[in-house]
Amino acid sequence: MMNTTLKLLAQQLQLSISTVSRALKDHPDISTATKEKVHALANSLDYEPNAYAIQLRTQSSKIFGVIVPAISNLFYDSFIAAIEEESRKNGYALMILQSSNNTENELNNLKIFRQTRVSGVFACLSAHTQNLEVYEKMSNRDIPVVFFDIVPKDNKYTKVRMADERCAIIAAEKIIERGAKHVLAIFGDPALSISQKRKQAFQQFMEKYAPKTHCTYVNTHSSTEAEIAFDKHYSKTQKFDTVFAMTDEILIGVMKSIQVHNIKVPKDIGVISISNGFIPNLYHPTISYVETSGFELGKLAFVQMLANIKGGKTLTELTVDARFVEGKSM
Amino acid sequence: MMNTTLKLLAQQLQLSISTVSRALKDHPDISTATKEKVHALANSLDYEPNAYAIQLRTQSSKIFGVIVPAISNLFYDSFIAAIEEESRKNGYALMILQSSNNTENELNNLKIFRQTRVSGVFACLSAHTQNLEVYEKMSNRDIPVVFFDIVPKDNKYTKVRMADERCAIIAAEKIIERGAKHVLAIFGDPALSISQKRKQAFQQFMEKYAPKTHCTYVNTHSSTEAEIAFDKHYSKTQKFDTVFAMTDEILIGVMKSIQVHNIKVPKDIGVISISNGFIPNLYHPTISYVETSGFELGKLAFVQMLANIKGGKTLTELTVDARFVEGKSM
DNA sequence: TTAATATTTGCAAACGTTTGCGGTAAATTT
DNA sequence: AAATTTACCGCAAACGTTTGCAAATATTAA
Repeated sequence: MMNTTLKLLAQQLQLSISTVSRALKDHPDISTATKEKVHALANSLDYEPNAYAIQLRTQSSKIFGVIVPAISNLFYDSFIAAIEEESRKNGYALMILQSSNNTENELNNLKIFRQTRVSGVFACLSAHTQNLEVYEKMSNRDIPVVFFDIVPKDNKYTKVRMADERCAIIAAEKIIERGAKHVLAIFGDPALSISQKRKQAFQQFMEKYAPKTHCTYVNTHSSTEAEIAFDKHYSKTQKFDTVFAMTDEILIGVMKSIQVHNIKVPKDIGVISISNGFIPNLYHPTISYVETSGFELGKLAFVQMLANIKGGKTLTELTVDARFVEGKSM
Repeated sequence: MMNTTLKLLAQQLQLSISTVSRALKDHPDISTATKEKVHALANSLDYEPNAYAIQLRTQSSKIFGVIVPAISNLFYDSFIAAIEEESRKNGYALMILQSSNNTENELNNLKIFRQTRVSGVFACLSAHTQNLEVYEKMSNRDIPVVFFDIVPKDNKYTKVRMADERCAIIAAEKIIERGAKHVLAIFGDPALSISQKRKQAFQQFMEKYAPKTHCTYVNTHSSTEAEIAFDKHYSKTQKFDTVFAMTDEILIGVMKSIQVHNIKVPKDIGVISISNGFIPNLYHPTISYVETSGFELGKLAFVQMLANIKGGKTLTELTVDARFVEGKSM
């Protein structure tokens, strides 16, 4: 089937292409009579403007690029859901690529985004990306970049992230409230700044406000590692009465071990984690957690992006606040 | 910063645009000397071909569209991961839109895909989409559509899906092997064909090969409903010894109740489900399940798409087979 | 009636590529 | 030395839009 174009419409109506084009977008120059004729034919011929031609002509694409480490992730899921929703409302589409935490993929994805001339990029850095040159290249092309979650340290970038320190501190507060004597606190990959931040904030807070509480700190890279770590410390003579899991992944490992040992929560051991809520609610009793909402982060990122597009630069680091969600585990 | 284009390169090198274009893609007509010169300048000026111009000219976009009910879904996650991986390998990018199980959104998304002139669409129907006209429109535009998971009944479409009946039958087999006397089988939304298929296959198989086994069938719409249903039947005098959960969502509800009642698995009750494996492995003991791999489905869908693009039509319904993954719950 | 203004439409260039075809100069063959 | 082939390269059209400007027509004012 032949593609309907402005040209075709123009021919059939004995009008010029420009008139048809203007009629279709309600340009005041065009008379109501012709407008109606044009619209009628366009509808009956199922005219759909060619996005590429428009973009070529107008040099703007109405597409946002998104880079996430992995789509299959509870947190990024909801982040994506949020910007997808907003994008639709604003007439943008989303192009989502995953880096799989691999710097090379990340570079490749950015290349695609440059070639596609996306209107903007939402980027979450791969775990070990150091070289930010590529992102400079985006800016040189006037493609705004909003970093989220895993963000660069440099302040010249626009970034939104969770209030990592606050999360950790809220958790610490709750642990102190509970009157914990001995805490096992499990954090993620020590190379990641998110782990560092959370651990540092947690540790400082505990030392300052509950110096007598004994804390054991552990770093793990996977839920299996977390399970093993929990198990190892659990078998020791000196038992802990509270466990803190920095992420869902860690919580999963911890809960595995808790189920294996048939530990009573919260009687024997209290549990608290940082999460978006899905995993903590899988268990009985439900796990108390400090909420980090990917959804809200997405909303925030989007307004930043829009601001960036409209009003030039907005070089700020915004954080979305955390709140405690009470389960039955503490 | 000025955008580097073929024109710019041509001017600087005192060559024609066509020569530059050809040099960049190793056309045999161009001498090695000029090729080198062109490549050198292109590199130093960071030339990136304008995708829109190319697409306008060549009428092909190297972008696939994907419609899923929700990105935040363990199953679709892995499906997307698979086609994303394949797409990258084949030089395609992905545009992912979610319908949120809403027919209107679905229509809108398809419109975007048409306007973007995607090379093809992977579509999972919304739960209650009946009218397939829009998809006809895609075909009219020579945009191949590969349906996955929730697919139309009509045989004129290309579709890939899980072997739903097989899944249910494998589960039934295992239940019979276990020597179950009384089974509680929980299925999803009865309006969905996937629920119907699985239930029908399961029921038929049980009636034929284990007529003495008493089965109770329930349909639920959410994990909370599943939890309540499990709870209700558990409190009855006539206890069941095995429970079958058709989806992860249902399994979550079941496990909630099992934890609440502190039921011993598999001693008191055996558990089996259909899943991609993430949720079943959260628990101890791990849950046995019939694996439905979104990842494999994605791979399959992609080869179908490629076949569709290259060799015209392939109007078949392919299914990816299921296999039993043994946990400790049966 | 003529000039001036308002209304409606069309022309043509531009966006950055790709590609069929034709042209020139050098290399090869007769 | 003339004729033919080969190796390179450029011209120009096309893809489907948008948009500044000019042109044509209709309307109003003088």
